[in-house]
Amino acid sequence: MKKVILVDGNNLLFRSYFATAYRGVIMRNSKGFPTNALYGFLNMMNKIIHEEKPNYILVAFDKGKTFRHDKYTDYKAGRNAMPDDLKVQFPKAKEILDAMGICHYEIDNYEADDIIGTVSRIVDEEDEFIATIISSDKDLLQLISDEVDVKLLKTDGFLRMDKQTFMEQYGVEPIGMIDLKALMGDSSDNIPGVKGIGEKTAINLLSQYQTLDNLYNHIDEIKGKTKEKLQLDKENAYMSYDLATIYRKVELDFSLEDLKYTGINKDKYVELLKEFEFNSLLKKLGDITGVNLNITNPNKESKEIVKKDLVIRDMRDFNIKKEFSYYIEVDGSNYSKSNIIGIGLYDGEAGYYLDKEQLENYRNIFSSKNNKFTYDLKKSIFCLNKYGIKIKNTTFDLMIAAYLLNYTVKDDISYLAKKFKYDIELYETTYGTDSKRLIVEKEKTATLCMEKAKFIYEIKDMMIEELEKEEELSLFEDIEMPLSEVLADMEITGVKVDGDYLDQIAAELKQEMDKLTTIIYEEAGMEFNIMSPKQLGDILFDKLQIPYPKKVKNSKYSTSKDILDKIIDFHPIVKKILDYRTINKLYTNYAVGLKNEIREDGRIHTIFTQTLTRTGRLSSISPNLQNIPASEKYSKLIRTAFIPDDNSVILSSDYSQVELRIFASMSNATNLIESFKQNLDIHTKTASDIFHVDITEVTKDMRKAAKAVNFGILYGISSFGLSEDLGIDIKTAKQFIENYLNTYPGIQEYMEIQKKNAYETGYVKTLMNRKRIIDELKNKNYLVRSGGERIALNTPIQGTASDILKKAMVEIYDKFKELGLKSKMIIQVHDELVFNVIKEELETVIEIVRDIMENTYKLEVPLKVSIEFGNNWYEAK
DNA sequence: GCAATCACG
DNA sequence: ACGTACGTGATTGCT
Repeated sequence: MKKVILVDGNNLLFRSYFATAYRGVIMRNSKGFPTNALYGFLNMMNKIIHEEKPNYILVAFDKGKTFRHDKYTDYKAGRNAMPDDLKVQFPKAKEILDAMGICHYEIDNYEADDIIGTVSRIVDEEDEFIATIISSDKDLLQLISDEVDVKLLKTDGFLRMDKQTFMEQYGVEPIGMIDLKALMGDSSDNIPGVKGIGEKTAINLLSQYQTLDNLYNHIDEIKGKTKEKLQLDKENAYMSYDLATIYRKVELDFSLEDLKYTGINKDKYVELLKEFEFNSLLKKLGDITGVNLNITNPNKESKEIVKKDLVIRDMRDFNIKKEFSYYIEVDGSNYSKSNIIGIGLYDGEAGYYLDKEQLENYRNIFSSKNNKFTYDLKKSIFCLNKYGIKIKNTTFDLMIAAYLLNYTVKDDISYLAKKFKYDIELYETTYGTDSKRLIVEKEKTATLCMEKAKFIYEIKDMMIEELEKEEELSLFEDIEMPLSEVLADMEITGVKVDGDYLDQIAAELKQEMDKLTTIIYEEAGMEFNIMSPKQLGDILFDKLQIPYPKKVKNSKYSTSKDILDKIIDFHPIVKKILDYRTINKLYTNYAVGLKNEIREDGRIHTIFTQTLTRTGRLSSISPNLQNIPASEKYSKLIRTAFIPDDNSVILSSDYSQVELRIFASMSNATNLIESFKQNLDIHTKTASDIFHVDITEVTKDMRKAAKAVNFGILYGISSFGLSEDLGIDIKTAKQFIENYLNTYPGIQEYMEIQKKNAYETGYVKTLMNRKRIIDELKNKNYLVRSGGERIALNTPIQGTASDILKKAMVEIYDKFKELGLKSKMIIQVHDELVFNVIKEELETVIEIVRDIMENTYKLEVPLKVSIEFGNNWYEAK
């Protein structure tokens, strides 16, 4: 998809001028030439380029009196003439655009609006293009379509309006903006509208009658003063309609392709900045700072600067054959939505700084054969991929190494550096937060990046040694490091999601919620915030006098699901509340939440966090694709939205009962192992064993109980927990557990040994030697300690399951690559892999995935996967 | 910024 | 007698 940005140039310059002009006092250069509008304009253009990353861009300007003046002499009357101090800045603005490689256009007798309207019409008709219009003029909102949105300039930033947000606000299609103006008029353009009708009434009328024509056709249905006003000003309304209509058929002598953004002509640009004396902008470019960061000019002398103990050399002196470390700095907390600022390099002797502007000239250093070291390889692959750069031979990722060695790992390397006495300013201190970004000089960025790279380089050997000592080197080199590349590929690929479908679902859910809200207010006898646990608790347990089923803690009522389940029969409102919560979750978190995460390529690109969980599992953020509804009732609703690419299917392959199989294997519980070998339904078999009945005699309830015990065992069961889960009394629960442990001898002993080992060493390990230190075991508090014991029992199981799937992922990825398959792994959900599979490759993929997942690691029990595929994630379940 | 709630394995 | 199952992330209300 090609994106074109359409800027209302007049609008932008006007705004910039009046924003900073105070009683005629404005910013000028030393020659007295006014520059205030240019300054704002330039900053705005840079911001647009930075935020929108357009492939194509056009800035449109007004020229001459427009055809509208002919029709209506008062058009734009009442406006003051353009101040001369603004007028003279227009030609200079166009020079700046030329230097920036941005197209601009004007044509006699038309306004910028008409040019933009025409281009956006062409975009609507073309398949390849989408557009964003930038202006503060709401008039342009009429151009919004499926392919075109508008970024409205506000005093405090941008407001993006697309078709959906427009309709939410105005209740009519964007084209209805014209009808709206016809009624309410526009004082700034001196469009009269209907006298006495403002925005509120206009929106009201149109939401009922949609168009101006239809409104006047049904004029008799309207009552009172409004009717009179409408009848009186009918002519004005229609003339206003014409005036407000943007002309979309201007004869243009260029095509969309001609609008290509060609990038900056630095020399020209710098020259203009100097003329206007925009020194802060020059400084940002890095041209007049101390360090020579500018490699575009090969005639400049290479300098070497020593800063603290960091030797800095010019990029031109970089030796491509040496090992080196690199650190990529990006401009946001979520790398997948951010841009590279610059890259610090360190080769053991000196630091080098590669600014993003120069990246293009040094692509080859990342694909060279020598070993490279970094912090967050996955991020690095993702970010450089945007420039089409492939990283090869990064053999050491400090982030992963530190994670395996039980350091707390953050995105910001400086936290780790601090632990090793490297004092590097925190990212947030330098760059601020996403909501409050600070302006940073190139030199500072350069120094910080190089210091970070130096830290990586110098800590590397120690880390490797440490990994070796912990016997985690193979886990590091053979699983986590290659996995990083696999995950990067999954994140880059993303998953296709049907946004229209999600919109439709959202609308349905919204309706459902409104209905429930009415009923709940009625039942409660008053209105309140259903989502507020505090207010809800007061309504249920005080106002409605429903008995609270548990001990009241801290004089607070809990309104969690398990509490509400217990009082569901006391009052009809309870069920409605539970329903409301479920629907609300589906609406906010899934229907709306996921829709908002769809990028311009129609896909969702999650980040799989590789260095967060204490067990070795991955996590998934922005959005979380590992908690998409899977329940019988709602999985279809949401999972249908996850769709394959062309000529493909979604395929899902999941391990059945991995954790229980791993537990059986590790604890050497012979009966359990035997059941798995016989490929029996494990919960039914367990039920038959602990209730001493034949397999054919096992009831649904018995199986359910057995299943709960099986799960409970994995988590470090307690009779209380089991009784809560099953809704039975503690005594019975206790009996179940005793039966279980008697039925499967060896398990109790195994658990005791695990705990004892954990207490002695202070840590536990998975089958692949992933280590988790458990400080809780040293805690004086009994509760914290028993929590530690449960961690000691569960982590080796959950962690081993994770190890196995990670190993399988690496092997599957390699195999696909080896065979040149186009099918892609796209999601991992702890025991499940989801693929986009090209139809022709279906059989091959099924065979590979099954073989690798089942055989990559040998346990005392066989591993089993079930594979399904279909036209969306739901069908692949 | 934290607590409560609920979605997943 | 204590208070209660492992591992996550997003949203919302409230201080």
